[in-house]
Amino acid sequence: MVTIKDISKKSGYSTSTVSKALNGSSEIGENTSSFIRKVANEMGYFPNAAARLLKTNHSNNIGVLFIDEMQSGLAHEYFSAVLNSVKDEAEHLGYDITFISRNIGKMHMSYYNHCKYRNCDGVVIACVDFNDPEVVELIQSEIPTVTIDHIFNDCTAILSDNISGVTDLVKYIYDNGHRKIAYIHGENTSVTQRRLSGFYKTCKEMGLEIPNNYIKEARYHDPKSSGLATRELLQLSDPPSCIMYPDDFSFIGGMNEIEKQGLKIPDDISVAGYDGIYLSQVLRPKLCTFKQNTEALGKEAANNIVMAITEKKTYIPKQIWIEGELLTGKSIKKIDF
Amino acid sequence: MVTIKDISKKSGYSTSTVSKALNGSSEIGENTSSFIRKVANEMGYFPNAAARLLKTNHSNNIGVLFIDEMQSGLAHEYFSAVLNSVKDEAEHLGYDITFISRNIGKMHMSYYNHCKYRNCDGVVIACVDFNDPEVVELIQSEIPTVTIDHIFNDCTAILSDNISGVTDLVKYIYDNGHRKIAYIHGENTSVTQRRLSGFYKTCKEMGLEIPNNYIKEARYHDPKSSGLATRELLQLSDPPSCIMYPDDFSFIGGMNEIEKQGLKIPDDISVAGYDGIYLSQVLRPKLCTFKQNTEALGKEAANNIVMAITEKKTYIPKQIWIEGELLTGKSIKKIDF
DNA sequence: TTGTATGCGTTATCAT
DNA sequence: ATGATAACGCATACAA
Repeated sequence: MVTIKDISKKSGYSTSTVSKALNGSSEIGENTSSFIRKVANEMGYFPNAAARLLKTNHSNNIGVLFIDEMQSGLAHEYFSAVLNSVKDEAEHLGYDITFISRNIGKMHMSYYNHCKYRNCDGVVIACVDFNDPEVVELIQSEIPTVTIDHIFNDCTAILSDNISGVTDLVKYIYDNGHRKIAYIHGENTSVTQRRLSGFYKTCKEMGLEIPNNYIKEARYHDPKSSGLATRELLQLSDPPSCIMYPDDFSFIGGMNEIEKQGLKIPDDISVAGYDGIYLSQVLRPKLCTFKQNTEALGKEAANNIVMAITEKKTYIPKQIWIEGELLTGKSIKKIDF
Repeated sequence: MVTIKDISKKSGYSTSTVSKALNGSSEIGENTSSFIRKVANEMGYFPNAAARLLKTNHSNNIGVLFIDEMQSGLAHEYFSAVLNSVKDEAEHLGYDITFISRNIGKMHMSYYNHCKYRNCDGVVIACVDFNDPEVVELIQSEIPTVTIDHIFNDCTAILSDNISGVTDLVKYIYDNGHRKIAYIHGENTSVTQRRLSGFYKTCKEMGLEIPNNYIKEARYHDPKSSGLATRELLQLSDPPSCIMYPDDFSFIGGMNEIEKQGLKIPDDISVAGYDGIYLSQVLRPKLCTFKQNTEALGKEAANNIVMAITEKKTYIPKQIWIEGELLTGKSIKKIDF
């Protein structure tokens, strides 16, 4: 490994001069500076992040908490897309990404301790049980944190605009003449609550009274439970003309059930998903859904965690709502009323 | 931050004794040792990975190269599943995962230099252009590497058994009475070549002569191109009774095309995918496919890179074939012949 | 403008 | 069994 010392020997300058030159210090003369850089290049020098960190206390490393509980996490296209965007933007800003977990090796390590151990400058938290005491510990620590899709006090949150999403969907469905709209929603989380509120509020604005048996709880990313809920809805004496699903992937369960009953989308029943994953747009008919802007979500998360790190004194936590986009698809039938 | 020095002061022992005690050295007496550990615990001590690395030259950090070119990488369920497994196993062994890229910050950095910069003990390489000179540079470097789904000389490779996969599929399809089997394969890679060879070989063994126009090239993970190929196959004067797809996801394109033509799976046409992603088993009918064992792939990769790291002298590069599993599904019709 | 000296937190060597 | 000291590679305060 070629170190600053080697360059010092070869170039004849002291290690501190070399260090300064390599870091672009204005103290060093232009000639010396470029000469040293040339030598460093020739020798194939690269700084050692660990040694630098030890001095500067900056690791240029961002931790990410993307826990994979029951098929969520990396298996979930929404989250893997967000992660990918976080990674790209962070790298662009000169930061690397390290996964944070507990249980590193044999010993248990809290999320916070893992971050300290790896000297993470900051952490991006998503797709995790936000009530977990160890998550709370991390968020309340001195380490800058940014959360995705969940609001904590004194912590920047990047949020997909779930209310607008559901509102846009309901309005579009309403505008196509539907009055009997059912909603299969995911398990109880803050995201679900916002979506449900948005659903009820928009329905009320449209003058729609949604019967209780049109509202079903299923689980996110779980076609089975959504399939079950779909069956129940279709068996009602007065079934809905349109069903909204927790997410695009869950809709697959509904799709199977609908086909099983010999019904056709959208002629016999209209459907809408949520997320706008790739799959939703390769299905035929294309699924009506609300595309969350995963790229913007990840990018904002990365940008803000870096700002929180570099401007620690002046940075003020904020909430950033990321707008999505209605993809109308072809799964909503225009009906007369 | 509480350091070894703080513990030294509080406990009254020297820093070296503390260090040894904390690392479970046999030099230290049992009483002293447990006392020091107790103090360390009380003070909430955690070692600093960077400082330790500086001395030991072990980062306990594994780099991963999972490049995201055109929807592959993290967006690809197969690779994200493998990555997840690598991560879990590596963490279990006491290693963290860091993404390796070029272009960290403004400056270009080769994969190799990025690894050096972050002091990666080893690297797992997957889903990447294996012909890229910078990938080759990394593999030929002194840093231990393990590749997934590609063989390099002197480098351990973890390989999904593509020949068995295709063989099992063809045999199953043949056993169900199909004689007119078409194969839409992915773009030309070593994986594709193996699959194609397996296809031809098995067909020959079964005594099948496959006409050239039954073989179509599409792209992996791209429903559109597979849809196109499907249309061409269906328009043949003597169309196949079964179509094999590059992967489960691409099959969606075929599915749409088949439905568009008013045909029904499996009654009118049989189909098979590859990968065995979650989606394939929630579709109705369930897709006949070959499930690659992503968990085993990732686990073996992690295990082997750690072995290559810890037993650098004696470790011998090898090729490990991971068996998959035929998921028969319901998309292959049993026909008489 | 350049060089000297020091220390970041840890481990390793060698002495006691 | 325990401790003093040096060293890992780098950046910086301070001296020249």
